[in-house]
Amino acid sequence: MPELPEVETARRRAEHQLKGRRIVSVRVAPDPLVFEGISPSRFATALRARRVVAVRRRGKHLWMELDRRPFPMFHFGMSGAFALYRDGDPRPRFWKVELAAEGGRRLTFTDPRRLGRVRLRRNPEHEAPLAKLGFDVLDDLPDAPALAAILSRHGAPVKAVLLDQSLFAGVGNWIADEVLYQAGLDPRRPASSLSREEVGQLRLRLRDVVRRAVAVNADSARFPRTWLFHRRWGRKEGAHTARGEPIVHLTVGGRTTAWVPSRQR
DNA sequence: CTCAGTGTTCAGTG
DNA sequence: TCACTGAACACTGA
Repeated sequence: MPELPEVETARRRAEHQLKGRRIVSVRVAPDPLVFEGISPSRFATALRARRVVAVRRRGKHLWMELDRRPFPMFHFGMSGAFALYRDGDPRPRFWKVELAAEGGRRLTFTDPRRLGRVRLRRNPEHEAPLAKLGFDVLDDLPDAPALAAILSRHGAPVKAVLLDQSLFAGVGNWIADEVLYQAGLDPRRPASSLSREEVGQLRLRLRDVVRRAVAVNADSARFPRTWLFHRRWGRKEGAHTARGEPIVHLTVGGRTTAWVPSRQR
């Protein structure tokens, strides 16, 4: 689930649940894969009795600003999520971290596939993995000329470039496909081959898709009905858009890609 | 039973 | 070194 809109929604909900409150207890699952470079117990010690000042996001990374460093960071990978609930409710399956805060509020990081990561950083924005992240596509999207300059430097397929987190932080597989579909661009086109007009269109569609998805809290049932999103996975054979245009699946940038040849050139 | 997946990293290639 | 590709990682559900 987790591309920028899902992560931003998780950020807002986590902030609503915990902002201004003190963490009274921390439980950690013994998972050396998900806890990167720290022991779960050290992580728990860093959070216990701290107050949550804010929950922040850049690209697909989240972190909690506390009243003392270091700060906990979360990346959802393919299957990570936050679960919010109250004292006494059952702890969800696949939990990795459970925080209990003042007021009976709980937040748990879950991750069945274990490709997510939990980290501890003193200065999240100035250390790996955030330090090498590109612009956030919701908060810091460059203007059209700057975007054109960036794209002109890359000969890889435009879809692969959109997925590059050191450039377009927050874009994932479905956003890339949706934006290229709406912009009318073949995902295999070298990024450097786009005209000024095409870059402008790409930028507008990217901004719109991300904003709208965030505006409905990443609830895909509320995405506009015209979006490719709703049709990209329904039966691969014979899939088509609402207008009856065939959807073709291919691999671009190492990822399964949904492409409508009659609309994307 | 096999395979693909809303992601990232790293080894290998040219 | 750089730009880029493809496999690996781990697990669930179709």
